[in-house]
Amino acid sequence: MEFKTANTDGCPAEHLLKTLSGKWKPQIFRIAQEGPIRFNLLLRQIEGSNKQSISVALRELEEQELLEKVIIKQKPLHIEYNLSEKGKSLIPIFRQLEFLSHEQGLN
Amino acid sequence: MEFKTANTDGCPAEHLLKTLSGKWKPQIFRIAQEGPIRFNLLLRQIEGSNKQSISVALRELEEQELLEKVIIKQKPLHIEYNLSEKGKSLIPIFRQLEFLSHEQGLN
DNA sequence: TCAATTAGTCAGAAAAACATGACTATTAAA
DNA sequence: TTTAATAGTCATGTTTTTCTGACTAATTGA
Repeated sequence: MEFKTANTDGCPAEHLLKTLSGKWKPQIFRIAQEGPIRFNLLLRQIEGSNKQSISVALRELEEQELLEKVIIKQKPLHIEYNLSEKGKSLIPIFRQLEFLSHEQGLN
Repeated sequence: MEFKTANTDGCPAEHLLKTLSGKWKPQIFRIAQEGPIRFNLLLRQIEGSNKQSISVALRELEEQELLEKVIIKQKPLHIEYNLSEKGKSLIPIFRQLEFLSHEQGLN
């Protein structure tokens, strides 16, 4: 392992792009816009995914402070992840990406 | 090799994000906003890059129709790549990514 | 008590991405 | 004529990412 942080000098957009485009992150982000998300639910909702990747994605999104982990200490004690304020601030750009993707047929 | 095209169904933003975040693509895109770009110039301009990766990035950006390859058949015959209309349509979102990256300290 | 669910971790394998060095073909300058 | 530049390709190897299956530990329902 060399450096965890690549040189994104001279290109401020690069880091943010990487942040958002990690494996399953766009899907998770999209689902999180609709409400709190949970590990096992994502695993079922996102077909083709696997626990390891979901786990990594959630951890990284949390580290990046786009998601907040909440331990619900009620009856059947479980864990939720919610979009943070920082996370919410990305909704418009995410919407725009979806819009462009449609409009321009960038697929 | 299985499938070149991953399933980005159910997440329109995903494809666009991948498109923009491939190796060296943000840098290339940024430089291309300033004018025509060329293979060997990129190679020197982007430190840490290598011919193979630049080659792949240019080819893919061309396939995605964000760049247009132009063969300049003049005196010292060479090749240029220009942002296409589709490519130009992404400038605003790219700017916004740069802006957010600064504003929100998303690094 | 036994099985299931939740939310993961860990080691190892497989696949994909990336880098390196050698090579090509054309043109131009020294 | 030899050297350098342009714009790459190709084979190979290394590194990184992703997937798989086994496992854990707490709680719950039958």
